Amino acid sequence: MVEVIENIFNEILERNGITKLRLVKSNRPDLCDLQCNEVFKLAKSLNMAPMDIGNKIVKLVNEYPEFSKYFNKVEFAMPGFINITVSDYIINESLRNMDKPLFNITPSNQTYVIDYGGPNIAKPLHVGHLRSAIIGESIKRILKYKGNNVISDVHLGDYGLQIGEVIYAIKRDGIKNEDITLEYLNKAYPEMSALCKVDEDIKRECEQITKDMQEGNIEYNELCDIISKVSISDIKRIYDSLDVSFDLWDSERTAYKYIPELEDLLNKKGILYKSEGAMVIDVKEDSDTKEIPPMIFQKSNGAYLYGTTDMATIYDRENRFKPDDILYVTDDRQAMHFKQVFRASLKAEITDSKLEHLPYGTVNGVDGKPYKTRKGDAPSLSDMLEETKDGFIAKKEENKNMSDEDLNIITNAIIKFADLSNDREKDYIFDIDKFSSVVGKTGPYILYTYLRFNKILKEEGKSTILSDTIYNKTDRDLRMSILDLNNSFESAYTLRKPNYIAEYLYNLCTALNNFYQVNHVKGSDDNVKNDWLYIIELSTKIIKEMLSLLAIDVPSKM
RNA sequence: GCACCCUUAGCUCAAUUGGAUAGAGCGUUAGACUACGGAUCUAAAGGCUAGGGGUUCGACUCCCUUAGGGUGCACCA
Repeated sequence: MVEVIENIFNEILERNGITKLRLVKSNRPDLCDLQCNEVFKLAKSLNMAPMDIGNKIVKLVNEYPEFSKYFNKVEFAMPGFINITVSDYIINESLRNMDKPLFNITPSNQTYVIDYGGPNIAKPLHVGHLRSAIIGESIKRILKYKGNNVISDVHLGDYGLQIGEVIYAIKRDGIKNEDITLEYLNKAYPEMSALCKVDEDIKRECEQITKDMQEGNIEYNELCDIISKVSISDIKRIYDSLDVSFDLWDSERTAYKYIPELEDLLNKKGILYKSEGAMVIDVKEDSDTKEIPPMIFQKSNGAYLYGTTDMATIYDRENRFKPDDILYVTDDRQAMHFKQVFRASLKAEITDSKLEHLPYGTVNGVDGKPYKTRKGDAPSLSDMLEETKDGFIAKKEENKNMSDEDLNIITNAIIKFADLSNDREKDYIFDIDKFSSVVGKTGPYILYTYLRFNKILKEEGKSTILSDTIYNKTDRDLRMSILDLNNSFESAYTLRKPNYIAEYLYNLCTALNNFYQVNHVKGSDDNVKNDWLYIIELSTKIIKEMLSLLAIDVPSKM
């Protein structure tokens, strides 16, 4: 809708020799629907007073022959704004245009690889893994929704020092293969992790095991296989319950076979050199405001680090998929790591793809301090899901009778909406009370609204015709609210930030509930009822599809 | 020590990327149904946008500075 009005507005301006101006949604809905803030700039470039040029534009628009078709009111406001109220016709015409697949969102057809999840197989998933999984899943769905070819990779951490540490513990404790269980890993990894921080000798041994494993030691690789198997079945179970899925279950280990080729290539290019015993790639740039350390390709003891496997993975992805863009959804603390890997990859010319790191904030406790996993005391993801579910059941007597399927859907909605409605780059407070809340700006509010209106459609039927009439203020507000979809979706898409969709959903649901309060579909005249059923159906379709982009499903009832 | 990020209502967060009167939710207080789901809606109270300077017609937004918090700074992932 904004585009249509903007085009007509600018057509009028250009015909009169005035440069194009941008229109935006009004931040004063009490005054108008759209506003133009660029009169000041224009006035400056023409060396005129904003009032003079502004009034001139307003006059020109008002003289447009088809003015009343598109506009209701266009006026100048001091000190230099142009306020536009659009016609009912253009609102309804835009709504009719939305009634098609993708709701009129412009399709795209690029190839993306998105790397998220990234669980470490030495330890179970804890709350810290929640964000990568659900933010990544949502971004993936948003990219796909627009028509892109999207390949997702969980990219397990399965061949680094953490495995060496666990293998050390297995050997030390004399654990038999069949006794390597999830419970054992839960205990062994945190213990070893802490031990290596205080005991240099043990740490060195773990490093040696890691290196030997990487170099093909059969026993260690078999143990690694077992650890993977045990761990992955648990990881899959939790991802399944979160409705998070991947096309590829590649890992650090997968990338190992490409390291020799990569190393060869780097040597040919002459960008690999020895420094302090390690093989490194220099990634400094003149414009740096701080010292960027070189990327370590190979440790001085001969082992490889995750920078190397990440590079080898890029090398592999380029050959396999020729992606336009590779996205990484990780903790923001890894920003430096990705900067190094991206620069090194660019320097080595191993890919033509754009490389994007999409960081998210740290998971904090209620006290505002970061969750630390070193003691292994961070709550596990599955415990947290259970706790949220119990919290929801306790809200209402009737909830006890809900089907398990619906309960799981709602639990997911609670957690995902709470997380995804936050700006992903900001730190995140892990607060179980907040998660259990079902009032206000929450997943259940959206689901409730959806079900409430869906029931009207079920009882009153649907409508295929929308007239040009709007009946009252809440009705108009609702229609305007629906029309924000394109803008919100594009923000979410280009910035890779699902919170724009969450925000849109919340605003749409508020508009729907406001509408509900004063308008009664049942018992209205047929022409009015048909119009309302039309916009209600459009709204519910949008809600359902936008929720699916947040990986949230709708329950049968609640 | 150096670099980057953050600080907005009691709490959790917005503010269309420099626009008009800084908005929501929670919590608090006062209200609203003989009608489609009250897990709803209406209203009130709550702000010197951490402090101080500057740029601009116009600043939460940009620049400088002070204070407080976070993160990163080569062989962990």
